[in-house]
This record gives sequence, C-alpha cells and structure tokens, in this order.
Amino acid sequence: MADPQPPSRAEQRRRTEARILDAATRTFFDVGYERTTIRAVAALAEVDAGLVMHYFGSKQDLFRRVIDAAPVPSLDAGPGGAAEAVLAGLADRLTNEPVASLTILRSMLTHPEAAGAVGSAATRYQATIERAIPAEDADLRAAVISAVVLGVTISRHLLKTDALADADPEHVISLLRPGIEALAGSGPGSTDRPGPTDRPDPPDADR
Amino acid sequence: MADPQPPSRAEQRRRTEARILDAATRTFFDVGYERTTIRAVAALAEVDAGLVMHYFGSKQDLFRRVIDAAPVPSLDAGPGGAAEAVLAGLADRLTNEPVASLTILRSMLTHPEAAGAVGSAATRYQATIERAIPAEDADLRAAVISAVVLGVTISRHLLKTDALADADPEHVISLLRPGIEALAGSGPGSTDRPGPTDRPDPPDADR
DNA sequence: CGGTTCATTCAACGCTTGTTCAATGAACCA
DNA sequence: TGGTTCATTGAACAAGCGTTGAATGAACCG
Repeated sequence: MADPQPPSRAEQRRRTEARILDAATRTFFDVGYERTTIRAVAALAEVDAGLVMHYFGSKQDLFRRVIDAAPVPSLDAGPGGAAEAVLAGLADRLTNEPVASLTILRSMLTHPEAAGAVGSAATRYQATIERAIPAEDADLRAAVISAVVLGVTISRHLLKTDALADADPEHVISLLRPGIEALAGSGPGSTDRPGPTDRPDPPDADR
Repeated sequence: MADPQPPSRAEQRRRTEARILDAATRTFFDVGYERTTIRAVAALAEVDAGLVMHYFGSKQDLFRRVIDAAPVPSLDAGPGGAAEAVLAGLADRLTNEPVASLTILRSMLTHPEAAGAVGSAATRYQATIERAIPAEDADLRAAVISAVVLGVTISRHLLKTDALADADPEHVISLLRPGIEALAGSGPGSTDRPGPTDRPDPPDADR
C-alpha cells in the first residue's frame, strides 16, 4: 500500500548507489580509510561487494566520491569581522558533528592520497580568513587560526577529550574569543603596538 | 680495527632489538599503524620478519613497546606560569619534530587500542596545566589549551600547512601568547575578575 | 671438547583484502 | 511476446597480511 507501483530500474539504481555512498561515508568516518573494507560497506548498504566495485570502480574511487560529496566549510567574513565569522563557524562545528569534514581530516592524517583532494578546500578557507586580516603576516595568522579551529574540532569529535567532549559550545567559544581576536587583529608580534584592540586600515580594498 | 673483539651474544641481541624498535618507530610514524607491516619493519632493521615476532610477540605488542618508549611531554609549570610553560613546550615541539608523540597521535585517530595507551599521558599533561589555572572551569580551559597546542603541532608537522610549516617558531609563539594567556589566566567567562595578572594561592603545594 | 643455549633464518599456514567474471532474473523496449 | 539490457549476486582469484614452527649455525659454558 505504500508504493502504488514499483520504482523504475533507473530509480532503483539511483537509490542503491546513494545507499552505498552513504554506507561508505559512515564507514570511512567510523574506522578510517585503511580499516574500511568494501565488504563492510556493502554489508551496511545491504548489497553484494561486487556491486560496489561495479558502480564505483575501486575503493580509491569510492573514497574520492565520498570526499567530493563533502560540503566545503565556507565562511563569508565581512571585512574586519573575520574573528566572529571563524568563531561562528567553529560553534557550528562544535554543535553538529561534521561527519564529512572529519572523515577527510582523519584520512589526511593517515592516507596521503587524501591530502591532495582536500588541500584546495583548506587553502580556500585560509585564504578567506587571510584576506580579512590587516597585518603583514596575515598568511601565518590565518594558518594559526585554522590550526586552532582544527585542534579544537579534533579534540572534541575525534579524540573526545573529556572536558571538551561535553562542554557547552558557547562556553568554548567565549574562551577562545580573545585569542582569535588577537590573531585576527594586528596584535603584538609584527607591529610594535601592544594595544589589544586597535585595528589599522586594511592594506588593500579588494575582497 | 674498529672492534677488537666481536660483541657478546647478549650485546648483539640488545643491538638488534634496539634496531628493530627504531625501525618500528620510524615506520609507524611514517605510514601509521595499519600500513606498517612487520615485513617492512624487519627489512628496515635488516632482519627477518620472524625475528621481530620472536622478540616482540605481535604487531600490537611491538606498537605498545614503541609508544611506551615515547617520552611523555612533561612540563613543570611553576604556579601561575602555566601559559609560559605551555608556550615553551610548544616552541620546543615546533623546532624539533616530536616523532614519537606524532606517531601516537596519528595512531589514536585510526587505531582505537592506541587511544587508551596514551590517554594517561595526555590526561597528566592536561592535569598539570589545570592545576596552574585559577578558574572554576580550569578543566575546560586546560583542554582547550591542549587542543590549541595539538592543532598547531598537527598543522605544522603532519598537514604541513604552507605558512605554518616554515614559519619561525618564535613568531608563532608570539602570535599565540595573548590567547594562551587569556586561557590560562582568569579571563571573562566564569569568574568576574577581568584582571589579567592576578594570581591566587595554588591549590596544593606538591609538585 | 661436547652439549646446550639461543640469535637468526626460511618456508609455510590460514586469513583477509581488493578485485574480477560469469551467471541470473527481472525490467525494459520494439 | 520475445529479445535485450542491466541491476544484482555468488564464487573465485591473486596478493598481502600476521603469525608459526622447524631448521641452522655460531656463541656459550662446564
């Protein structure tokens, strides 16, 4: 009574393929690239292992399809508001677990071939921050900010550090805010002005 | 002419065992736990694979021996100087690559059994920081500090983020200092004392 | 010197892995 | 309706893995 007519063959295929891709995403995330077996993915998707190969070619290709489907963590930082944009993005990543991103991240650390696939996204993320930072060492500052976000995300979701795993996201954000603002503004280090909240003119006007 | 007499059997064994342990450490670090094969370790140590098993029992045991031999990143934070102690430790980790720590870290992300083995060390590290922080949410602050150190270390040595990989350690430290100090001091968030350099009595006197 | 210990090697085992390929049967189209 | 396509399966392959156990030969010791 649910389905008045059985789905067409093309539709059936689309569903199966999506189910496999979903099972692969979850498995890659749970146990990483190396420990993920085609058979396990197939079992989770309730199909034969041969079918996975038939549709996706190889384990490597299947993995690429998974990370290609991952949404790029974009952030639109209005000029000057880089710190808040970063913190808002981090708050989002703290509340709802970014499965796709974590899958990629974990794989980058273990599977060298994954590094290239995500490099562009990470670079774009950092470049966005970098453009909003009015300092001559903006590239390094952007990299450090990314590193901080990365460390907190890993500790909470992957390492599940006790105090961080079940902390209130807002609390964590409030703790990080001064540091991120110091990084996003022109703090001490390059210029010789130790003032914490001064913000000179941005070096160029393009966004 | 180098060796007047051949080394004794016990000495020879000690050397071989050390060579295997060294090869294992390097291989685990290079390619992670899963991709490390006994045969590869044996080849690097220029011995037979069976000998590795004979001396170390199993791949799992060999791995445990490697991480047991890793030096615990200790830091003796004088009361109140937690921030500087953390930054000094990070500066050290930025200059000379902490192979053992990175091996453990990478393995924690992929090999669940490694997580328990290193959990105590990480906990001890955080507890040291925690004790030096005069705030009621000291545990969370210590966890965030660890996360920041972790993120920077990973970005530099594992991900090799462009701007971070070849940055001057002192420069990175100077950028991080305000944030770490805000975390280590009693900044805004829990207590209502915004003073940056107040230092109440340490909770206990033991070192 | 002769027997024992032991560091080391070699060949093999059972298992799992990614991958292939022929077989099947239902959906499709003329 | 009858032939073709194609989603799906099952069984198998070769390679690589951790692991084992017997064999070898030199070091040790009484």
